[in-house]
Amino acid sequence: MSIRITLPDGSQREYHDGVTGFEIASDIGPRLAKAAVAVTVDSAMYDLHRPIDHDAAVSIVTENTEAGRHVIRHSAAHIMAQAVLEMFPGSTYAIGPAIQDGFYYDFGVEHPFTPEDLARIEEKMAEIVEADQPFERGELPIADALSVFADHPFKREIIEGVDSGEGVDSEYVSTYRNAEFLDLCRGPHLPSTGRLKAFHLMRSAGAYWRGDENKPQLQRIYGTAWESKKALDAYMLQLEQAALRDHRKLGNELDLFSFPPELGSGLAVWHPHGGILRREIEDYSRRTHRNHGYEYVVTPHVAKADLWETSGHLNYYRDGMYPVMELDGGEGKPGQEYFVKPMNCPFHILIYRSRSRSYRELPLRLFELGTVYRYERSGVLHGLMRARGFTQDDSHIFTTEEDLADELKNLLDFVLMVLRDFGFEEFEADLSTRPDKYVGDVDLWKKAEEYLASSLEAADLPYQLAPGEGAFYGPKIDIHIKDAIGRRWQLSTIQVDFAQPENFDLEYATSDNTRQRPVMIHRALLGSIERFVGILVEHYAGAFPMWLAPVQTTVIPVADRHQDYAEFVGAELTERGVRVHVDGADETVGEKIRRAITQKHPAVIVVGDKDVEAGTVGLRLRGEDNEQRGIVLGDAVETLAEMARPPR
RNA sequence: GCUGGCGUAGCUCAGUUGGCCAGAGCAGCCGCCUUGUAAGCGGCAGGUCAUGGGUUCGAGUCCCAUCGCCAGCUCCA
Repeated sequence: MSIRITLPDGSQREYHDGVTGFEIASDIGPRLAKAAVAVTVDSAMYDLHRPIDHDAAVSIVTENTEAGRHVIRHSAAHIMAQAVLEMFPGSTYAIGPAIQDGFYYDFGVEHPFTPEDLARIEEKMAEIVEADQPFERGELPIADALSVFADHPFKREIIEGVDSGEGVDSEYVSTYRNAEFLDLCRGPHLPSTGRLKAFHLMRSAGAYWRGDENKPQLQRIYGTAWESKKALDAYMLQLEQAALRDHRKLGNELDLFSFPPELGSGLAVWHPHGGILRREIEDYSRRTHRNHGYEYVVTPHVAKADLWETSGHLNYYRDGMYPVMELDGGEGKPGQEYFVKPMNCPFHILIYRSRSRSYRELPLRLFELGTVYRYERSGVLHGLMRARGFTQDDSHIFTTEEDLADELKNLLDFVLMVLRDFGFEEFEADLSTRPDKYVGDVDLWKKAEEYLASSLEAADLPYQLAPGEGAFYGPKIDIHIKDAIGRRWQLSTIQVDFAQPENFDLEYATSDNTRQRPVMIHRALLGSIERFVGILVEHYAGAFPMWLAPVQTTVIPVADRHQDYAEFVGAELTERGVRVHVDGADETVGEKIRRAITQKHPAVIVVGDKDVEAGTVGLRLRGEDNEQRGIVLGDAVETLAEMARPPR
């Protein structure tokens, strides 16, 4: 009896019933067979040596593909668990999936792993690889599985929770065995442990069972595994290079900002160069908002408890706020409670409500660079990316329900324009819908979700649905950008809010003089300016586009006698709005050029005898290997002034 | 917040199993050099070894606590 196998190129071949992926691969070619790690049979993944018993579309999964690496990493996780269980008697194991770039496995162990343990585990893994043990697939009835894993409560919990994706269906569980080690697993796996060619254990850390902080904390070991030593080395090199972009490191080296411990965690101070960068971003933000129909407002940093009561923040968000301040109390008289603001919206709402509003004023767009404080849990702080004090380019738009769809569409166009101006090219969106904990009417939520979805479609922005991820007061769109080394960052957020207008009883007069409730949109384009600077630093590795660079041009006199001319060149550039540093230090030209380059200044001008005489400069632009000499001063100034101009 | 790791000069780091003076490079300051495209030369100064307790004849080194940082988990209105 034979079966018909369809290959990815559409060709069909006849094989005997029970043919394996390996046999098919070998039949196609020895190199394919060598690179094969698994096989897809219709929509399922099979081990290379698992018999195929029906007509199917088959494709060979090779080791140098993401799917292939997934198999490699999953097998590496098993081998690691095997090593750990053998080396640490009495320990138990939970789950160990392949993840982006690697794998992990969670263990219940008596003592957390030390870095030395990781090195020893890695050695043990190398022995298992050396032994080249075959991975063997098996199936167990649920009841048998429960007794096989009697000593492993986490495995039992997985078995009891059918459909967990860990190789469990309603009656049987699939298992994999190599040597003495048995694990619950859906597979597929490498044919044998010897096929694991390159791996490295990265770190260990605590991780809650099932990701729930109320459940026991397990010890997780992260590792990475690749199809070859070369691929592993390339990955490690990539990690090193990413570390060189770290905004905390560059922020220090470029003297942009710091986090003095004296201030408290998560609170940054901006040094002069960082201040320029921020200022440039903020000026751009004010300018573009003004040109897009926004009105600039300013609000204070604290407000009475009543306000936060009305807005719902004290109810829904108190844990994220700095604790209460009590003022004007004493002598038995109760004080007035104040809170530092975690958001700007209630203030903007009060501006809206400061007088009666007409439909003629809508949409009313109030914009502020509003500084907020959030009491982030200490473990989540991360440089500028996650700080406790930060400034949002925040706006609240009050609109009629009829205008909402148009407003959202315009808003998306605006967002994308801004992000492109800062040098980002690739965008994706998430549409987050109603969470469990929410305020407002379900029908209104649904309507808002529809508006957001249609605005995304109108803007032609690819998006994914994030069910239940919305804010407590409304659904939202988050826009993610892709940076220079391919990482995704969430930047912009657009949130529809049907609740706050209700809470604050907002209204406007319609054309037939009835009262209507406006709809509110919260939105931030750059999000937090702090975080945005962090992302820019990492995106550009500190080499900012010229309009953002704190120092745009360094002017270097060759010798002391050229100092006056250097100052003159500097003044000409300053006159044209270029930020210039004339480096008159008592050092060699080479040293000063080196400093300008390591500080990532976009342009370096060197002036000597010939330049003084001819009214020229030597110009070296960042990224160019060789300088140009003898450029007429006026031309150089013109070129640099043009390069330094903001995008709009 | 939880688990683990780390904290020596402004920065990057050395400091053997606890044992006389805590060291280097860069940055800083003072001189010399007057320089043409990625580090010229010499000198000086700079640290109560995160902080507070403890063990010890003796602590940068060992123990405890606190603060801060790093990685991960949880969280991010």
